[in-house]
Amino acid sequence: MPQFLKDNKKYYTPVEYVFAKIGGTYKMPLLWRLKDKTWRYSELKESIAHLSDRMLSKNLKELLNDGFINKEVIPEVPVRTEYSITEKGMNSIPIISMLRDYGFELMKDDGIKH
Amino acid sequence: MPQFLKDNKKYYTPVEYVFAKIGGTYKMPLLWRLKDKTWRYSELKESIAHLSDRMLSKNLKELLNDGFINKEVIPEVPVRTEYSITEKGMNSIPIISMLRDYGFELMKDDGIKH
DNA sequence: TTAGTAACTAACATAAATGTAAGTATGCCG
DNA sequence: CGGCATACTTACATTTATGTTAGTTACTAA
Repeated sequence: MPQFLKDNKKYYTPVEYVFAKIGGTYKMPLLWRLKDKTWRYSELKESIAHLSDRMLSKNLKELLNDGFINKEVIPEVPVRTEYSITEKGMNSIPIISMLRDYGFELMKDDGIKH
Repeated sequence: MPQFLKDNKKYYTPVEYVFAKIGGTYKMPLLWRLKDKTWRYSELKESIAHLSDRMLSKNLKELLNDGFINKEVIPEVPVRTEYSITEKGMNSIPIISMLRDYGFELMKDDGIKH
């Protein structure tokens, strides 16, 4: 097992590292939306059910710090903020896409319609 | 967004469904080990760092109930239990493999050696 | 000067996942 | 009968993730 340190946190597998970066309830849904176009903060918020300001801004900040997305503040009145995906962020899209396809497969096995 | 129910739990995306089945700290490491050969309970326990009996038997039970693995109890003295992967379990291996590769890629970007 | 809007931030509360420690079942062997 | 070994299970504690509510900032328009 790999086992390595980053920012004082111990990781045991590369998969664990992936989830440290794009895991949790909202990061993949956010990246998935951003793959095609730029979104404003308020649009993302309306778009994802049950997503609070706290989680949205926390997740956007982390994705930004980790280089998966860009942020542009447009000084209009009131202010507008636009989020877009980076090249690094785009590299996560095939992974999310595969997880989606596999999810649909598991759902089908379990008799879940969508 | 899909949004569906299974066993009284609400899901919003197929990806979420994947993690309900093979997410958490230990399920992918377990499936990854079982892909090549049969393992006994005690071997799995020794093999994964910091894995407690509680988490090991809980995760094995869930993987078993969800059809990802098989269990065979061999009535020797003392008892021996062998876990193996099912065909359904094998279908998760390409996903885990892709996540591993992507993890190595992210680690490389961040200057982590393994 | 007050009010309104977008995009946050902080404090506190709850829920979910995992950890720890001890105990149980089965069966044989001495 | 007592003890040992494997494979668990149970009760409880702690940690981590997420939810809720109420601010805050910056700017302009009324």
